[in-house]
Amino acid sequence: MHNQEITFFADVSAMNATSTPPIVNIDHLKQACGNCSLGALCLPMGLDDKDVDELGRIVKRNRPLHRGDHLFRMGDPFHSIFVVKSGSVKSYSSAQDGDEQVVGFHLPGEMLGLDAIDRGIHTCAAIAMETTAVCELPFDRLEDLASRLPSLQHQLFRLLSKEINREEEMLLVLGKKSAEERLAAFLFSLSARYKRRGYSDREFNLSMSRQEIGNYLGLAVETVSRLFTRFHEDGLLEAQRKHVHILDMERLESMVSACTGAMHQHARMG
Amino acid sequence: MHNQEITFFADVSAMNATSTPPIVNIDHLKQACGNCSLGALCLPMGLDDKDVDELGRIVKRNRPLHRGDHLFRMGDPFHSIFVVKSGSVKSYSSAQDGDEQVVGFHLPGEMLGLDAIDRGIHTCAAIAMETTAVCELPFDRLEDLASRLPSLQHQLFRLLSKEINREEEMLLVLGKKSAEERLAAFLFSLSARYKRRGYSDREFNLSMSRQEIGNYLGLAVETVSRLFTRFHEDGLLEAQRKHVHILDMERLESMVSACTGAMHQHARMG
DNA sequence: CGTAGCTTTGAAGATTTTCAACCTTAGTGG
DNA sequence: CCACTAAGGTTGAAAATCTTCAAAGCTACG
Repeated sequence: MHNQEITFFADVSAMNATSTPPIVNIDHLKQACGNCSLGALCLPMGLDDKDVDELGRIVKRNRPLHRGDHLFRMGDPFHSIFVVKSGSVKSYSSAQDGDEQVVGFHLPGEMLGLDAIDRGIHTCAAIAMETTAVCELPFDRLEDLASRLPSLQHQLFRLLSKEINREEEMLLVLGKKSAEERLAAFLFSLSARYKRRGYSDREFNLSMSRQEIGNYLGLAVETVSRLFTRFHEDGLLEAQRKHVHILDMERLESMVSACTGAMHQHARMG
Repeated sequence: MHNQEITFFADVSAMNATSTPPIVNIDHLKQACGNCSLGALCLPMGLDDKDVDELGRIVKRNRPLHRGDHLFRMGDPFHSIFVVKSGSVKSYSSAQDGDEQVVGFHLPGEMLGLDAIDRGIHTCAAIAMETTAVCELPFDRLEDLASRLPSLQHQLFRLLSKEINREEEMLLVLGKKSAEERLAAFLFSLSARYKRRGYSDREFNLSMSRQEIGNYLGLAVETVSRLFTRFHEDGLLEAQRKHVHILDMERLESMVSACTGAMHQHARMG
């Protein structure tokens, strides 16, 4: 818990290095947002207490999801965007011929649902990969608030733009990188995201299967499995199923050099 | 010219099938936006004349670009988003190791620069592929206006979201589709975009080289070339360098079935 | 403790890339 | 006007990468 609150600050200051310093203090934030990661929306824009309260009030807290529960499905009407509080969520889209593409994995603090704004329906499905808590931000209320708070509006534009960036980097990975580079980039990304959350960047548990990793990276399961084996043999990491221990972070990073920040993070609210 | 004005309506009505009908008439639009494709921003939201004027006033008209001119480069400070009026623009990002990835081709009416909002610097470069006219929308002024016009704000959120969708569909193409399906999807997309613009959907000139197509689709030039030859042999199309004549649209579409709307369009303003 | 699902491994096969050569076109300058 | 050149495009053959198929191992969960 505490860890999380601290992370808000870290995220926000990183995100906001060049803008105005936060005015709202951490107590207001906790009060307004609860455990939900709204740091990036609240802090960097000099909202007064009333505004923070208002933002806090529109947040819905939902009952936790279990593994396999859908947060939404393709074609569902769009009402809200979501922020992962704990656990993890996979979003995926499917084509007419049945092909499915994992579009992203969402760790705590990361946001999803932005792609549904355009058509007012969800174009991806989102499913909990483990027991997961999310908070829900009704988008119409967020828009109302944003039109009264220019800096909130700006933050929302930035979030959407950040998501575009993330996907452009992913296009580079899928379009130009070898299987080895893809998996390295993926692991490096996860590592960075866990670190940012205050967890170890060298040792963590994957919440997704080899199958899902392969799907995300445009590779066959077997290829992913072989790569884990090879990385292990090369002393890059130890991997026992879901558990990953990165042994040589520098070499991992050097394998990724190409993919600057690819996959490093989703649109985040904190 | 006239063609363009008419196309605004087509675009907007398509985009806005489920929302309120346009209030501003075409004369106001022409007056406010000139040749610039702002239909999607102006029309569907019931702006009054003053608002339309205001939106029109923030549009900058720049001198035309020549082939090879950069609209912006990676790392340039972000000030404006751009709409292609005529010609075509390629946007591409490069990784540390020098790999370049073409992120998109922008035809008239399509928008670019949205990915720069987040960090305030351009993360892609944009270069004219032929003689090209764009109009420029200073983003800070757009934000000002959006915070006073909730429906403009909403349109902007939709535009960003649409771009996210387009890229998610592209992820599916790069992650799951064969070379053949990729090229088919690309050509089908171009066809649809030309059609929408009032041009022939069966016969058009590519503004990009085989190299650029290959880069965009994650394929080697030679593969693209071979595919054109194969498509030709199969009676799918006739292709002489840049000139493409699609002979069997149905079969082309069936090859694409998978990639629902992939690459079909960029964020558009009209 | 048995079964289903995920993971690993090997071998064969397919697709795509790479390398090398040649062709075509558009533009340039004599 | 023609030849030359550079850039882009095409083609073939060899090589690499990745996928597919098949089978077996492991783990977790009921």
